Order: sequence, then structure tokens, then C-alpha cells
Amino acid sequence: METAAPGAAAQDGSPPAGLMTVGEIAERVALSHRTVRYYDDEGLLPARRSPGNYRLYGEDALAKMLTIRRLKPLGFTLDEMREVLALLDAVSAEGAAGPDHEERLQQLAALEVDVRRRRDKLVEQLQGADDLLASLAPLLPGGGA
DNA sequence: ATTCTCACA
DNA sequence: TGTGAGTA
Repeated sequence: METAAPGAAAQDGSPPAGLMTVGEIAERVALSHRTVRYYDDEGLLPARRSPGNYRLYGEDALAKMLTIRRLKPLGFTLDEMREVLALLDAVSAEGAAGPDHEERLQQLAALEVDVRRRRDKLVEQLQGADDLLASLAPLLPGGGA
């Protein structure tokens, strides 16, 4: 019977080489399975395929998916996320080898500046929310206590 | 459970 | 940039 799941994932929770299906990785990174699928379709985070054409994700993909999840609320577009993942990949894979290592470090520094800037913007929005809550409090029942 | 396509915002 | 529905 080949109605179970992917290449080897039976119902005993023992997928091949610790690989996950869309539903599994989606749950683990708290993204909808539709979104994970979308990222695969868009080539942001390509999935491997089981013999039955089911998407399979390894620990490596899980790590990248988590990075994507962190980039998302910062407002990075899919294209920007693609660049970030590529940069991170290049940097970790090439160590201090590649001829363009210098440029990589420069891009990494630029990324840090960018992330910091977006972070600051979020802090401002958070402050705005806090201010709003503070203005609502005294209007609520018992708020003037 | 997962696949894909198409529509809708 | 996603999501919901319908399908196999």
C-alpha cells in the first residue's frame, strides 16, 4: 500500500534520514503549509521530492525556513530573502576561501545594518502600540482606579 | 496526509 | 504575497 506518505515515512514517524513533509516542517516553523509550498514554488526554499513526488525537507531546510521566518516580520520581500539565504550559504560554505570573500563580508555588514534599521522601525511601532494602550487604559472600566 | 490548478485580494 | 477551494 502506497497510500501512507513520502518515500519511507510510514505511520511510525520514521521518515527517511530524518526528512519532513510540508505539513511537518510547516508546523515546526509555525508557517502554513500553503506558505511553505509557495516558497518552494517560488524557489525561495526548494524542497527535495520523494519517489511519490511529496516534498521532503531536511534539517538544513529547517534552519533556512527559520531564517526566513525571522526575515518575514522584518519586511523582507521574497527576493530579498533569497539574497540573504544565498549570502549566508556562500559565507558558511566558502569559509574564508573564495576570491570574493571580501565582498561577502561587506555584504554581510550591509545586511547587519539593514536588519538593525528594520529592527529599529519595529521598536518604533511597538512604542506606538504601547502609547496607544496607555491612552486606552484610563478609558476602560476600572481604568481610572 | 499530499499533489496541482485557478481564482481572489 | 499568500490563501481557499476543488481534485486526484
